[in-house]
Amino acid sequence: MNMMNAMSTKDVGAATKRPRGRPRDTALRNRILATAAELAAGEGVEIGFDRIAQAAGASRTTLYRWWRSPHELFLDALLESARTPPDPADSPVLERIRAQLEAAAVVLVDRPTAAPLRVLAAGALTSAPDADSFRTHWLAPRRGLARELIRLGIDEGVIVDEDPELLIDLLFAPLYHRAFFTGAPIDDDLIDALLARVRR
Amino acid sequence: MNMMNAMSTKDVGAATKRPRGRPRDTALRNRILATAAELAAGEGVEIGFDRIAQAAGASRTTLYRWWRSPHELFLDALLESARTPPDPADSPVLERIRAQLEAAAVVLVDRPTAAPLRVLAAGALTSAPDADSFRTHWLAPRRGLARELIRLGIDEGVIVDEDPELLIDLLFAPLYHRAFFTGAPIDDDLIDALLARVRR
Amino acid sequence: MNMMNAMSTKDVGAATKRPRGRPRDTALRNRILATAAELAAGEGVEIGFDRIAQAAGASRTTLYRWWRSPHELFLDALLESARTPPDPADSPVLERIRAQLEAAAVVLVDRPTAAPLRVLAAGALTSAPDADSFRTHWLAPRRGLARELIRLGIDEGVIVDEDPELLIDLLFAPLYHRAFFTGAPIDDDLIDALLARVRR
Amino acid sequence: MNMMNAMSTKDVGAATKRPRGRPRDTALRNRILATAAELAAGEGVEIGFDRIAQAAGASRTTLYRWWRSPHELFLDALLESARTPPDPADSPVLERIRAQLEAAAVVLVDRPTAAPLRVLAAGALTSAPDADSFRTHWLAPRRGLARELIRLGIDEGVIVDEDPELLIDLLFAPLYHRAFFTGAPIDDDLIDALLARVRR
DNA sequence: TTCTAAGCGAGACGGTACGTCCCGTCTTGAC
DNA sequence: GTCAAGACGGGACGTACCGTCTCGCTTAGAA
Repeated sequence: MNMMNAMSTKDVGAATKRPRGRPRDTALRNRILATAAELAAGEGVEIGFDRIAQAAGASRTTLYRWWRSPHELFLDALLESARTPPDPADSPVLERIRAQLEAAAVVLVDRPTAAPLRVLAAGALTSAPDADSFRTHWLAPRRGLARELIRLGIDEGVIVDEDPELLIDLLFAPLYHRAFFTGAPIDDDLIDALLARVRR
Repeated sequence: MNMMNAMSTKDVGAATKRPRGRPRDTALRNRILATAAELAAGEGVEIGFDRIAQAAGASRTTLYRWWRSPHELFLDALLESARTPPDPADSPVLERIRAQLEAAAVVLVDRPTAAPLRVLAAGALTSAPDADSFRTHWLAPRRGLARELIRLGIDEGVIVDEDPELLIDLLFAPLYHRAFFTGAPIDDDLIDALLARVRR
Repeated sequence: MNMMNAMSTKDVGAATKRPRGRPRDTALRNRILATAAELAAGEGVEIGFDRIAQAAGASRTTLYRWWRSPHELFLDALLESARTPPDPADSPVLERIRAQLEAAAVVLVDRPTAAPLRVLAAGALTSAPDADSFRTHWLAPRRGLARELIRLGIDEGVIVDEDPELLIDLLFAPLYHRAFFTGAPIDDDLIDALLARVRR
Repeated sequence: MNMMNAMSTKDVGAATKRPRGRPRDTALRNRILATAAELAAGEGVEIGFDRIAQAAGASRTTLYRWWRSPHELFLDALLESARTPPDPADSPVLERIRAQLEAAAVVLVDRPTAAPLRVLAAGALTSAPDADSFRTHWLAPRRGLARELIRLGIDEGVIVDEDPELLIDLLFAPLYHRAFFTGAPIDDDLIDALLARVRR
């Protein structure tokens, strides 16, 4: 669903003939995604297509054409903003993990990503399909990367030899918990303390 | 709000004169709370007063009389079911903390509490007032108790001397994260591993 | 229904033993009737037992005990206020008819009667049972008296010999029409003009 | 409010470009108006948007889109059905007045108009704004026409030289009174008798 | 005095309608 | 083929009354 939309005009090769009708307004699409994130940041109220459309100066019909639900739209908005973090492949493993943690902290705190993420998490808490989608498109890729790094660290002997899933939770769960529920600050001290729990 | 409702007949002394009008139907109240929890367990759809009332065989009006929002109702239902965990005051501190963790695990997993808790958490993620309420009525008391135990453990030298807030997050955040998002199992091994991170 | 309530304490003879329980609060009854009329004069909104009870400082239960519907209550209020007009039996017939017309004008215009009357008329327009009740308890007695006088006048030769029902309508309908719908003034000139149409 | 709705497609000239969105469903509009009149004829109960919508197979929302209150809707329904009576402009004045009276009689008695008219009159009796609306949109135009004819008749010397307002009431009030309250028949004899009162 | 019947206020409860808001679908015109 | 405008059915929301009910308190005559 997302892949289809992400790329729309430019394709591989030169052949790509423009389809027949009026071309899609990409500026509009970006405006919609940004507006949705902005709206979600405004907290509180339930956010539906209606409100987003109006705030983005678009027509409700257009939203329905491209996304089947606000959930999908927010997922698009989130993935758009949360560009994959730079992984310094040459650095020591622990540094690479720290980079992951810091990237997660940014995503959890910064405006354009924090808000859609909260909306998606809320959905995941009360709707089974949304929970699946949240796990598949958001959690799984990030946990996958972390798992690789942790396995690497275990092999190198710099990380304690325990269940990687447990270690991932130890590292990331406190970040989510603070961002989502307690509101406590997420800073370097915290990340240091977390890393200390997995270091051998 | 909750305290008012929790106690109904017996009060201090013999004084408590019944108020003038028709007395409140406590059986109905309990049925409503139970039904709400049951409904929330049915997952998925948004739950409103309408649905709860119908399922409980009550009138929507009655719900509005006693709770101002589904959030309040679910908070009541949760606090009703999640009776304060037995704290074995004579045991070693680490055992008492373990008891807290196990109690939390039960609440997070068992039917009558897990469902309302998820609903409340979802609300906290998208509504500032609900977030406040969730923190005040749910998180704060439990973190408070944990904080006391941790301080005790630090004094006794059985727990590492670090910021208690950090230790609380280390212990509890993974439980919430698994219950709320990943769906991974919450068992004794997990609790052992968590405790190991705070033990001196 | 009304007769039962109108007289409550005094009865025929001295025998009338007071019934067993607490006696009815007549001051309250009067206050309710007056308040209802006053409320109806406040125009506009639909008037129900709830509003009347609150305005009269009575309990809704009490209203339900004595009247089955606002319609009955307003009928009581109207009949209470619209004491039977003085009929100068010794005067010429036309003078007696004029007295009836003037009495009707007063009832249609003066506060404590006009408002309940409008409410009852409105009910009569949209509810068959209320229409019956309105005809039986309000219109019929007054038309009956007018009919007698008109027959007398016809016999005496001072009134045109036409269908009394027609003559009654000719005399009274314009009063009702002005009071109820056009809002045009009802004065002696009008009554003179009306009487002129039936005088021989 | 009515004029806007009455005309829909054809306007002056050929210009009238259709507005942008989906066009209004005029068949639905007519069905709603007819159903409302039909329902009102079923007498009795209070009629709200809910009932009308359900009976007409429309959505309540749609009714609220086009009318602000049942009063407005009934006014529309009445004015739609009560097409302006044919005025035989070449006939003698008294004949033209008789035509008006007969038209009024039809409106007051015939199904599709009598019922909405009663509802409107009931509203006028208990609500000041509804009374205004009733006078402005229903009574005023009809009385205006009658006033012209009467003035003409006075000039021609065929009608008594009295206040036209009085004469209008004399002619029409009995019709309304019988239709609304007494239920007595409205026939040619009645109209003859009424006309006799204004003829010179 | 005590008992008993009735009046009265307070307030819970189920129910219905209201007016509003949003959703998802549709039908049209313009680009 | 994309987009805006907007009608339409449907459903939930929060409120306001309605009519019934269960209470406790009061007022009185009767036992």
